[in-house]
Amino acid sequence: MSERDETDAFERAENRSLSQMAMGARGAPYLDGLNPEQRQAVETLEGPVLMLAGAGTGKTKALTTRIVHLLNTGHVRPNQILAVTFTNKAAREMKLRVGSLLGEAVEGMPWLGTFHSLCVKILRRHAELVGLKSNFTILDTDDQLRLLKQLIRADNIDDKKWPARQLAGIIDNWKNRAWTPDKVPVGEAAAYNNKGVDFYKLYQMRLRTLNATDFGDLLLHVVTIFQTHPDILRKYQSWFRYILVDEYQDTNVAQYLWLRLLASEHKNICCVGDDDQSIYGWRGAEVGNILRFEKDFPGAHVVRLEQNYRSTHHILGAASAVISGNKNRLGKTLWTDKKEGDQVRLIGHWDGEEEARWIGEEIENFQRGTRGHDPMSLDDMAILVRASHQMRAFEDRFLTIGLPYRVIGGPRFYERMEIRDAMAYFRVAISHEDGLAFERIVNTPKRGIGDKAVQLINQTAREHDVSLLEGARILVEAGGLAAKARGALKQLVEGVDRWSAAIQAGTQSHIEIAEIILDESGYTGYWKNDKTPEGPGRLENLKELVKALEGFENLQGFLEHISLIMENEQEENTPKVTIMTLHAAKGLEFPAVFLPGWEDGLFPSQRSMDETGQKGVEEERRLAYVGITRAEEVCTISFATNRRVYGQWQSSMPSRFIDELPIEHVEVLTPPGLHSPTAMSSDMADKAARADAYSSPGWKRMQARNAQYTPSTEPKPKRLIIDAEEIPDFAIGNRVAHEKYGAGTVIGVEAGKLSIVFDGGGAKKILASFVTMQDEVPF
DNA sequence: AGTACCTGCATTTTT
DNA sequence: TGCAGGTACT
Repeated sequence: MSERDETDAFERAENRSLSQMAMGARGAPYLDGLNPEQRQAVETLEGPVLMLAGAGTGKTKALTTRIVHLLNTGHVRPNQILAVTFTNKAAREMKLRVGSLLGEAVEGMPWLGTFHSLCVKILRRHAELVGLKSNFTILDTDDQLRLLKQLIRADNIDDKKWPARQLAGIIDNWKNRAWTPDKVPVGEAAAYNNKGVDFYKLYQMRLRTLNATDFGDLLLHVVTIFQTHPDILRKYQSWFRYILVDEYQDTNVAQYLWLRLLASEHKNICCVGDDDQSIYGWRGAEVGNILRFEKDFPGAHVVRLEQNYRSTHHILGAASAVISGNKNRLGKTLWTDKKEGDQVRLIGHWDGEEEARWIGEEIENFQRGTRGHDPMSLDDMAILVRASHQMRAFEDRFLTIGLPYRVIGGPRFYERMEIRDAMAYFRVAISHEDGLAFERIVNTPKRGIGDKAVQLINQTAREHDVSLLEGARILVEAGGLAAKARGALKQLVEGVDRWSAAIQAGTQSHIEIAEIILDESGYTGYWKNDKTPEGPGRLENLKELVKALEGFENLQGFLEHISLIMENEQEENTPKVTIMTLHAAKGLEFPAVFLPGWEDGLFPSQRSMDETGQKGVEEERRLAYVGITRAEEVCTISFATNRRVYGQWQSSMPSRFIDELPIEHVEVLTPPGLHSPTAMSSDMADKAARADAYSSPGWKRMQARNAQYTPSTEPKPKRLIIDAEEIPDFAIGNRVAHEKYGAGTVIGVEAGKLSIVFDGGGAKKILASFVTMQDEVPF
């Protein structure tokens, strides 16, 4: 501890409350490792606190220490703290760190979890208030979509023209804003061909009949209960004496209301977040929540964590400069006492494949330690892309050079077909109302119950106003259906009865019951007989599923777990480069980070800009900020002039965010083959070999489209010149030559970029460094 | 029921 | 380009 810190600590001690002093007497070694701001965030226990934690400033440390401090000072018991995160991963980590800080086994914190898991817990206790039974099932996105599709088709609407996905998006959006069907504002009436609200109502009714909720409902139902039952709200308000919220900038309106309702009495709420890392606006997150905190909670203590422990000076400088381009920020000035380190490296490439090849080589260089750094493990390096289709180029390249990689963000365990099938069996056994699950398994494995039979079951169920399972039972007893289908259905219904009875009886373990269900239903047998290459893997997954049951009390607990949790990660021992999206990278850090594809249209994404304009650009800029701040030692940004998108070649300008990188923090690297004459010629030979790709019809169309494109007249800010080499001054009318497109005439000039009409047809905007001046027309 | 062909489409994603 | 979803045929 420095002398100044000691003085600070001494001065603080004089202002301490009695309880704090008593605590001090007992000692609080966990406070020692905190900087003054973190310490303030930890020690300001009463009243609203906003902890503005910049990237890499130790917010998890502060948050977990705060919990420990609450417990250690005797302010509260572990089960009276409400600590909310967005992901299960974050919740797990927090639990782990609180435990290790306490150093002793303390009873777990039952109310530390995700918004969704906490809401499930609350909702199970009061389900009847929103027309559900407490054993309700939670539908995932797929079930939700199938249900909506049914409703749409039942209404004779062309689901091609009006896709279920769109409706699902609209409804999700409304739920994110805490709008129940009766509260959807009139301004939204036009949604989904004027039928959005009607379908929303219908959908909610269907969910109730199915005794089911979707993810949005979990929040919305609890908010509704809190709003309509003050007595219940009061109980929770007084029970949760202290509230902590992680990633507050990601909260949507429903989550915000939920928190505000719970905190409105004692206002002991501590929200942690970073407005600069708000990147989920497109799924309902409201940056406004964090920007408004001080208004929502007057007298709030705002603590800024600005000392960054992650990145070197240049990386931080570059990130700060980029994010400063956003308006509407609370504003933070990150600093570090780390060494200067490497500048952010910037490099332009001819096309996406070359970019991938170069990054592959760089990774090998870092691995060998030939880049002025100690040798790095592949685990220390990551490639962060804007959109997942960018990953392909890297996978292709890494496969050919045999570089081990891992892609984060593939399909989740519980999204796999066999897992969902198995879970549907469990769901039917637990909740007979779960018609979606029943429909899923009724002919899985194939038992000769086709579309016709399912229709008949549906019809019967509707006539008698009962669940599908009961409808099936009636149909069987009435002797409907072809004999074969009837027999199979009878067997299934009896099976379900038997399984539920076994669950009720409780004489067998839920694991045994699960095995019985999968066995008697013929589901495991079905995969055993499967001859496709996936068969064995699916059986393996089913085994894993059953094994996973061991960690749970009963099947219902397990179902809840699996529907709320992604069970994705399996630790592997061989070091691998990580490839993932920028979104998935939030919260992570790597010694070396590659940020490819910084081209306007790709990043910032055209779609984002088209749909939300300036707001969209700002969110993209925050994404850029998140990307740069993932890097500890080396950050390499790159772009490609040409890229194949959906099979079409497309050329684009470097990202506008590149212009925003301050020159003093950037080192511009030279693309291979652009300077040395020998390399140049071999590179050109390579290009020539691939030139036929450019004579495709798609390419011609692309050129034609580009010809119609009018360049923006908006003045561009200072542009970083990519190539330090002397670039001749081009003027309109100049004749130029380009490696690939051949000869052309300059028709427009703006900061480093030229609009050129090529003799071979087509016009393009091209970086001046990629063309050479022709003194004379060569032919 | 299984397949072969066609069409349309294509950010970011947790729960 | 490559996929998912649907249709039409065997």
